[in-house]
Amino acid sequence: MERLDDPPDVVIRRLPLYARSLRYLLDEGVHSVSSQELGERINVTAAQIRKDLSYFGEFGKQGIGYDVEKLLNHIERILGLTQSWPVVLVGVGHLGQAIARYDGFHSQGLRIVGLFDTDPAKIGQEVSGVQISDYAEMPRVIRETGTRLAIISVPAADAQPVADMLIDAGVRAILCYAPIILQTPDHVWVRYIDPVAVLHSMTYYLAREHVV
Amino acid sequence: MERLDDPPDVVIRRLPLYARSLRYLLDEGVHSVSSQELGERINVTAAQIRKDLSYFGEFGKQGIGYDVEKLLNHIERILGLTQSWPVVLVGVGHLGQAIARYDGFHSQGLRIVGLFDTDPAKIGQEVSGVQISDYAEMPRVIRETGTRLAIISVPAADAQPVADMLIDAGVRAILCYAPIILQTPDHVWVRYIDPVAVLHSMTYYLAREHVV
DNA sequence: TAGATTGTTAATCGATTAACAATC
DNA sequence: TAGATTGTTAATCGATTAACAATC
Repeated sequence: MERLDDPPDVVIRRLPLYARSLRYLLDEGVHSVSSQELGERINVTAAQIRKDLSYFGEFGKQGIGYDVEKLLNHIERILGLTQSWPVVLVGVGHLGQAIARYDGFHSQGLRIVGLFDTDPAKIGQEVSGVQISDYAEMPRVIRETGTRLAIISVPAADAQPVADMLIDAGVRAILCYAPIILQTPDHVWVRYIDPVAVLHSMTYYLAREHVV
Repeated sequence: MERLDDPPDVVIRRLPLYARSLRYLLDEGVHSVSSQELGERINVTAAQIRKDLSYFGEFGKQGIGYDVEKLLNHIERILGLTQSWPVVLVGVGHLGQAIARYDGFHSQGLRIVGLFDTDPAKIGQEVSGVQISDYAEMPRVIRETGTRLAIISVPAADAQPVADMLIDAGVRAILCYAPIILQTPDHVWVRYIDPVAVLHSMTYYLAREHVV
């Protein structure tokens, strides 16, 4: 019995966590896992995992659970991770460099094909084997590489015009580290990484706690 | 008429975004804003903003809207941002250094009081005016400064033991950059920053799009 | 006063959980 | 076979939105 509703975005956001946990299990030499066991590792209920997976098919065996490698392969195929995705990164400050250098990026189907900055002192330098270029090169690089995924790590004031340029050049999904909400057309996916906002939401609870 | 239900966590997570938007408005010299206008800036409905704020009191005027400075002050008080929060950071690699150096941290009520690493080559060095210390110093620094907030930017394999040490020493809230779900007691707040997972959730949609 | 916008209630929408027949 | 665990449905829970009286 297949159910093929459009999976909600919350489900899509959890799939990468399932995939990662399965990768760890595979590394540990575990071959089979139940929704219960997987759930305990990532603090999600067993029912939720089964429900989430049911949007995409039937991957388990009653009485047994899931074959770790098979389920991982299924999820990676669902997420489009059987191919490697070219990514451009705009803003090569401390943070941008840390991202470009991060191994977890390269090892997980993400391939940085362009680094861009406005600082003339940075242009021409290499980070992780990729040369830093001027913004003027962005459209060409994006088109030539067919890149649809971009990371913005420029100061807040520059983020909107940078996003506009990227979208103009063909980018369809943006991960934005700048502390600002981008205005973008409907066909572009935008997600934010906002550590300060996250910390500020935790200070709410700390401020209310009994101080020890 | 006051309603004093416990505000849901989703609401608490949005408050920092409202606060930030109000700070930008204040900088722009805007004195008054409606829920409609504020909502357009951050892609949230006007009704949601009014509902969210209603958990904490009545801050607007019918027919007028909200006084930007007053509302900002209210939200900062709610979030506990009238005080500065000491934070320790564990793992001073490229990412940890970028975080420690980030101005948006210091300017927003977050004060790094300790940097920790295991690398003997790093211990003793300074980043942003704070010395890097060995893990052995963690409990002392956390206790002496009364720190309850920590950032983990160590490799995945080290994150759980680091979290255990931090919690033992009195930390109550953790922002974790390591790609692993931490197992922690109920009284500790944990949030994750996981760019690879976020990008992987976007490749899902890109893989399904008509390629241009 | 007339127009605008709040704060709040009720309606709607959507996501999570519980429960269980199917079946390995 | 007996025990375990899936996939799915229905029930529950919670969050968002619409609507409007109150009122600046």
